[in-house]
Amino acid sequence: MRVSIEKRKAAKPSAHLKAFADRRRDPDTKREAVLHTALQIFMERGYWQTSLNDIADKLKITKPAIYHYFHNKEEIYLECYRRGIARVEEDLEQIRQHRGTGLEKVGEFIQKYASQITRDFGRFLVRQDDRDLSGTAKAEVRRCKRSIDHHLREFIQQGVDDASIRPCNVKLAAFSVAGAVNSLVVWFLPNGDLTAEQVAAELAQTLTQGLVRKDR
Amino acid sequence: MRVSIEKRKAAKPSAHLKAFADRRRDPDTKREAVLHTALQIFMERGYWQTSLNDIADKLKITKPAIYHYFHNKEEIYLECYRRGIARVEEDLEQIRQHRGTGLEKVGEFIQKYASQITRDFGRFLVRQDDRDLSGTAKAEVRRCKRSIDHHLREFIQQGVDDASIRPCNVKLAAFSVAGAVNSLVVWFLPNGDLTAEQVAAELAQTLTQGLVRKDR
Amino acid sequence: MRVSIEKRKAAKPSAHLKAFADRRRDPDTKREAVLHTALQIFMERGYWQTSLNDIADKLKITKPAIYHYFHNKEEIYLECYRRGIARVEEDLEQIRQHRGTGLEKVGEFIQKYASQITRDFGRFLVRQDDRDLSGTAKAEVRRCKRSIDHHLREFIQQGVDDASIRPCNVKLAAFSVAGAVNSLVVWFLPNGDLTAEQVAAELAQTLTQGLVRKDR
Amino acid sequence: MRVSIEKRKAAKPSAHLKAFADRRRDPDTKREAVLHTALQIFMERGYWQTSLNDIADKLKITKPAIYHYFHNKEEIYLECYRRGIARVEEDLEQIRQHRGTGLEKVGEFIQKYASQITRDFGRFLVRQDDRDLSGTAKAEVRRCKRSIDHHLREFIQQGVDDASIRPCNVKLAAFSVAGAVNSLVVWFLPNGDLTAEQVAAELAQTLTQGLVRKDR
DNA sequence: CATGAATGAGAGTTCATTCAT
DNA sequence: TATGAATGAACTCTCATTCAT
Repeated sequence: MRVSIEKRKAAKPSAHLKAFADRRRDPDTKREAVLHTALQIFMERGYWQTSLNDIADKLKITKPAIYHYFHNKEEIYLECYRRGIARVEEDLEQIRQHRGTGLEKVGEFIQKYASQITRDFGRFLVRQDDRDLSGTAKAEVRRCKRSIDHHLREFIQQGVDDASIRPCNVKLAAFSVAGAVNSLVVWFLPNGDLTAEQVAAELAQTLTQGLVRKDR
Repeated sequence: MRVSIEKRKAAKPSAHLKAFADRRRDPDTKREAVLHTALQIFMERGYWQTSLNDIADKLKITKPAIYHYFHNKEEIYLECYRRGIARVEEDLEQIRQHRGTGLEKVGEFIQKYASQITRDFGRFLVRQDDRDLSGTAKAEVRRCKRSIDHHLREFIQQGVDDASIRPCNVKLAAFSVAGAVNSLVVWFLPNGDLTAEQVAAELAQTLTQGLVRKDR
Repeated sequence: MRVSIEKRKAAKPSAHLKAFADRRRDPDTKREAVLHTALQIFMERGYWQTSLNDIADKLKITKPAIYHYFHNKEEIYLECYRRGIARVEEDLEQIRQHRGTGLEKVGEFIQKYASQITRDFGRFLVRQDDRDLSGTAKAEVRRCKRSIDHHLREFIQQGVDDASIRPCNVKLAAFSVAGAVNSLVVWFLPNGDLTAEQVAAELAQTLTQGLVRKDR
Repeated sequence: MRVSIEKRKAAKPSAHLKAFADRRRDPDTKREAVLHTALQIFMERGYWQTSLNDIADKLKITKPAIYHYFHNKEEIYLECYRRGIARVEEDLEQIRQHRGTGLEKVGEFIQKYASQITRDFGRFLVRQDDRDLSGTAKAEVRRCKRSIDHHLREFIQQGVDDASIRPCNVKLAAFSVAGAVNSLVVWFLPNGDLTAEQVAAELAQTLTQGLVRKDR
């Protein structure tokens, strides 16, 4: 049975904005508030057009207060990446441990991946440009992204091996699938008439069956 | 017989860097040099990490000299977008006027679009974030991008109508195709073992035939 | 008995230059220091020849520190105008509420106005060119200046009505009076042999009695 | 008999803008065109808000062309001052050689001075801020302005001596008169219902007779 | 005589970050 | 813990001025 993604997200978006209202409160909550607020503004305007003041203003705190929770601006950014990656990686591990054909795993990937990247940190992961990061941070993120890609290739390769998937250029197929799903981020609106899951299902159909009509 | 895309681009990349060697030289060449140099650095580092000084330094001119050819930094950026868009739009018009099934047109789209976005301004078009642009410029670019999408949908819809394409959610299919092709920008290297055309052909195959193996 | 205007201004000019000595100090004092320092340099060199660095250097702070107290350079300039205008407007209101002939009010105007425009923000008000301001700021200042003019005309008109002043072109008379007093700014030195009040008295005499000798 | 000031100025304002239309033309004419165009923009926007490009654009020439007629921007500015001063000085010399009482000379001064400063370079002379000039130029202009003031004082002193003028503080009286007339620049519109001469006459009346009504 | 190109110097402004409280 | 103040470094953009043509 399918659960609408809207149900899962407990906290209202404005909840984070009140994290600093009380004098005493769990510092983790506050850190979380900074992170989510930053995420939101990063997504709206982009990293470079977001100043720490924008974030502080939205949280109604002062700029230096942010430095209690993060060492610098980039760390906030990097953390957003990490969250996005972590969630996808969990899913990947689950899929991997499933028994089933490669094709089924690819289908699952599309489902789960689509579900992630239409939400907060997942959206971030896809939309944000990792050239914004510097040095080691950039390397880390790219390594993780590559790892995701390799997992997908693994599933496809398995499909080719178990004959559930047509023989093909695995690398290219992986990018096609990922690219097609990623495009969701650009146009999919969570409040539209279709849920992310429904869209993912359709997408899986399109990608596995292809466009061509074969019944004639 | 297919011609490698590397053959077409006449000027060596370093040619632009010498455009400012002579005091007198046709200004269009210099404008072009600024544009291509900017393009390159924008692609390497991103817009906000690129300062006008970076561009000027690479061209061995001074910063204000750039202002002879462009009104401001954003104009350079916007022009990069426009170039990318223009080339794609030309191709689209050609495809549109072809006779052939919708499926064939989609195939052509993949071919031509892939060829564009693996080169200079095409790469830019896909990789750069249009949130960087402000106001009218952003609106213009988004309008154009949407127009490209609509063309693709038109082809797909035609395919559905002429029964060359399976009935499907046209909007979603269009995004899948575009998304899959766009992913080339991230990983395709023009100097690799495959040409963009070869990759595009494979991609078209994957997308039209689907992943699933049907012969059994 | 008359009190010299020099007695009133408590703070020595150099006091402002020390406002930034302590890290903690009431921010109003610092804002005031910026304003007065700016005023002084504006008067010496003019607005456009004054850079924010000039102001910062004099205060021994850095340029961006100024932005803690003012949004931009023009705001400082505008505030100088506002101060000058405000002080004159207070005086005008007082005069207005006096009982007395129109001629007496004009005399009072000359006294008070002269006293204002020979001091800090009053000097500024007269000497500075409001074309320097842009848009709304310019409009605001001009409106206020016009208001001052209208008050003066009102006094003169009242004088004509109550027969204390010769029938005359009121508008022109108002400008003459204001113009004559304004000229103080150009030549009057507060440390000279006459106080501003003495000069104002003489000026009132000249303007009300005229130059011509009538006793013969 | 009075001559309207509008009759005297032969060339239409736009005439200067065509001085550069012909290939060959008297260089003095062109220099004059630059000067008058600069004057106009200086008066509209002020010196610092006027760039050489503004002037060049209006004349439809290029910026460096201006350097054929003037060494630098300030020279243009200075020349505007000089013109304004020169015209006033001519008038002063004429008045000086008249026979008549001091009061009559003051009246004449008001007439002639008013007429000058309501026109082109005269307006400039009064409105522009000589702090804009640097070094020697500033000194020169100030010397000339002082000279004008001294002439006026001379007339007044003569009037006091010949008993046509009430005994008074001569310096102060001179500034009053000049200040009152100068104020014309701020509000007098050449196309209004009164000519400059009519206004000057009224002004002379006001200043010589005073505001007070003495017939009772 | 006139131009297009180029420059050096400097302007105002922004912002991540740190310090002292 | 959190703040207001301050800074240094950077950026875009402007402009008077000078060359070379």
